[in-house]
Amino acid sequence: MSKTTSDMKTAYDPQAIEAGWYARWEREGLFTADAKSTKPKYTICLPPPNITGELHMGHALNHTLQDICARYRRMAGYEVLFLPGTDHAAIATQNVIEKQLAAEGMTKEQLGREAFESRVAEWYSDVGETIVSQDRILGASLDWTRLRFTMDERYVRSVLTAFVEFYERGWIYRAPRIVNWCPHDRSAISDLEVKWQEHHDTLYFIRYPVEGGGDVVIATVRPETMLGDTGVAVNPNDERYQKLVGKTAILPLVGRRLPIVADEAVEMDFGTGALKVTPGHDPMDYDIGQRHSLDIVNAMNPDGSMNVPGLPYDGLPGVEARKLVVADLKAQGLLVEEEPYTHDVGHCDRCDAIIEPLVSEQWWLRMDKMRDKALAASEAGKVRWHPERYERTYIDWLRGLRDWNIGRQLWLGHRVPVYHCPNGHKTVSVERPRNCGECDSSELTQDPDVLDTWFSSALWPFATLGWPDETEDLRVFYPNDMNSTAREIINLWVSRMIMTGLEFMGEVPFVDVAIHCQVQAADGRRMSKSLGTGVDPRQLIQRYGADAVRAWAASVAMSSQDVRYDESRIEGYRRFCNKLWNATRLVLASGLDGSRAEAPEPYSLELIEDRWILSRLAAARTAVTEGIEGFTFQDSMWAAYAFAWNEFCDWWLEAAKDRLRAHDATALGVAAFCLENLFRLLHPFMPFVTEELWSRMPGGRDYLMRSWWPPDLSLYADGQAELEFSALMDTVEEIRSYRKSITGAPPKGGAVKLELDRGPDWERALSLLAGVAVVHALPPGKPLGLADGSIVFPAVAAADPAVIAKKVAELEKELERVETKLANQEFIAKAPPDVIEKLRERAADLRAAIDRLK
RNA sequence: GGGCGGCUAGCUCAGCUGGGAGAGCGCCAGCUUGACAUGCUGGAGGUCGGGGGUUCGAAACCCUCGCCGCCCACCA
Repeated sequence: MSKTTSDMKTAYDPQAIEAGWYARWEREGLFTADAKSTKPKYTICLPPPNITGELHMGHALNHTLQDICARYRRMAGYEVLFLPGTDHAAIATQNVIEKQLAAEGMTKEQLGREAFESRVAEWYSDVGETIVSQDRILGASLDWTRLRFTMDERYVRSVLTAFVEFYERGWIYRAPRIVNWCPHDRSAISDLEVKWQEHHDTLYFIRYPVEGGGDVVIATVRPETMLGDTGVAVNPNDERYQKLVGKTAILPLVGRRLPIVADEAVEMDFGTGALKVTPGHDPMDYDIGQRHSLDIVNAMNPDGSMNVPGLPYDGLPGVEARKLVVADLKAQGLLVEEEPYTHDVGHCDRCDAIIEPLVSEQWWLRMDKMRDKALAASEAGKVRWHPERYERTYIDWLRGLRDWNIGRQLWLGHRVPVYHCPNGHKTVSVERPRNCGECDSSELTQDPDVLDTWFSSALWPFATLGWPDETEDLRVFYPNDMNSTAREIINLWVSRMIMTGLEFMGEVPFVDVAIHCQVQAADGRRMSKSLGTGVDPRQLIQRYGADAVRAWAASVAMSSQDVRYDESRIEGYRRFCNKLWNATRLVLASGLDGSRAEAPEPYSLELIEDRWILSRLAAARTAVTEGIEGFTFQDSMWAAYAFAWNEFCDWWLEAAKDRLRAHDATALGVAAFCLENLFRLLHPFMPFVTEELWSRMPGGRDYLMRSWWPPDLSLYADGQAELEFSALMDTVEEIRSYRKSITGAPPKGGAVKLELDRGPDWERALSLLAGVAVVHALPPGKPLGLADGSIVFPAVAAADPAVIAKKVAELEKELERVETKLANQEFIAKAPPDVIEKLRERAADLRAAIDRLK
């Protein structure tokens, strides 16, 4: 499929070039993993995007990283499974649909459950398609034959099986506890789904009379919750209140008798040091209540309104109740003081409603055993984190882990596979049972709760491969090799995959965890659709090409800090594509053909530039490979970029142009060898342009994507050539600099006399690159000093004294610095000899250069 | 309240185990040189957040302060 250069435009056009390749790769089956392959396997299960909308920059970044790993491993000889999928994201999706309905002036209750579900199904299908198409234009080499969705029948079976297995181990139980209640979603949510926002509220000081005389003043920001008070607590060490402990306070407005207890949790220096205890509506109070056997009063309805029958506040929304309570207290003279107070208030991560802690009967999953296994696995080094520091984030969270509230009271999600009979028995089963397991009743109703969406995500690395069935995929492709995510879901997701993987599969679900950075908007704000700071990856791809977007992603993703979005960097990589395009065009136009594309013999090369560029290629190959394997993709990208542009194009092509025009076989061979290897090295990062250029190289060619990764090239490493060429570059740059700074110096021409005999090849290259003649005797004129000789420009009788003076001054300044250092006895005594030697040489060079100029 | 990350050229960022401050973009000047003006060449621009310390030598290591960001946390 070799093509000619005649149809290569002078400018690279990503739109035109990228269009066809994805379909061709897919048609060839290059994305499809073969479970029967004898190659070593490499597995990545793409973190399933929430099916709540199209993919954003974070996804583009993350999917690119994984695709780099997948493509690299394929080339390196692995059988790669890169499995795609999407997550139903119960609570998030429900909110998206609810918002749409609200915009249409409707609620899901008005719509009805059935219509709501079909609306969701439609949404899933639309968004699913969008997501798939986005991954395609990005070039993600996903195995679409294995596309999964967390609501697929098979996946649902995995989820229910996990529930049943946990239940049978006795780890799932139902109990009333204080939970984070979202009044909007009318569901409990987990601690991790609560986000905290700063609020400016009022701290109210309220007097509670004490039986037998006296009173106690408490402070609260939520006076309405006092209606659910069942105690008052003080710190046992608080001398002010010692006398009160054991007495009883009377709850204003309600009249309830409140035991006054002593508890360490009470901070003496907050407020008055006395705390109203509301076990039904505050997590800390709940714990205090447990310790002192206080009653629990549930003073709130699921919609957040007050549940205080018999009181005037009954049924009022919280805010209204608060106003009324405060007014009543004031009227009775029990409101002692009000002061402004700033604190954090929990909001629902998905709908932003203020979370009301309340006691509710929920499904819980015991985490202690799984936590211990996960900790042990970490200790044994079974999971490697990149960057390493995130391991601590994860371990610290694990250590403080409490039981997981897995039940949700939502319309969307996996229904809890528990069936209740009229006699109060529970039957737990993956398949819907016909009869109650205990009393044989056939009147079974399924538990109304659904599971936390993260419960199903936790099973992703093996449920996607067929678990609980012992499928071939599961046997071959588990464990996965890497998982790549944003740090915000380390605890929500990564930790739970590790725990369930160990529990059900007996092995950690992946070896490497890569945590990529966050992309912020250009102004440093969070990228988000609602803020209007989001950037659509599809638009970027349209403007700059997928390759440019991917190269940018690779160059920022594993940065130690979050990066601000900077479009000029993406544009820079589009120019890089153009550079590759044109460098290839040049080589191809020089008459490269199949017979001339042999790999050069390592020891047969004569010319300095050839030896040098191949040595650089060998170094680039090592750096790119190490970058991918070490999850520092920016190092790979940088190494490939610098090799391609700053070494191959800027120097080698310039030095070899004449030989290429003359169809010199060696030059063509070196050019082809460099380009081919460069295409291989860049392919994981920039698959489209490399595949296209590869296809234009001579010879019958299979897909680059299916080709092999360059083996170690250190046979070409040539330290001597690097030294010599480096001296050559310095001299060329000196000469160019003179040309620009000396009036009358011509753009080409001039005679150089070298002090060292560098040999004819070096001299030829110098002559070519610097546009000078290398001579043994300088023509008349004022010689200008070079580090390695002198130059005389024609028509420049005398160099501009100002320029010379400036140059001398610069050199003298540096010489002074070096000499000061060398004069330092301590430096001479303690610095390593090679450092001293280098400095002495530098001093000598500087002195010589100054002499030549004077 | 704990923990983590960041503060380097006008902007966005590299600088690994301490030995002559870098890139891309932008800016200035010069190039329609037969791959590329999406280019080439030269150049200007930096008290490496502040202050201490360790060291012959610190952008890098230690301490401290200051901002910015994130994660975790049951002080009403």
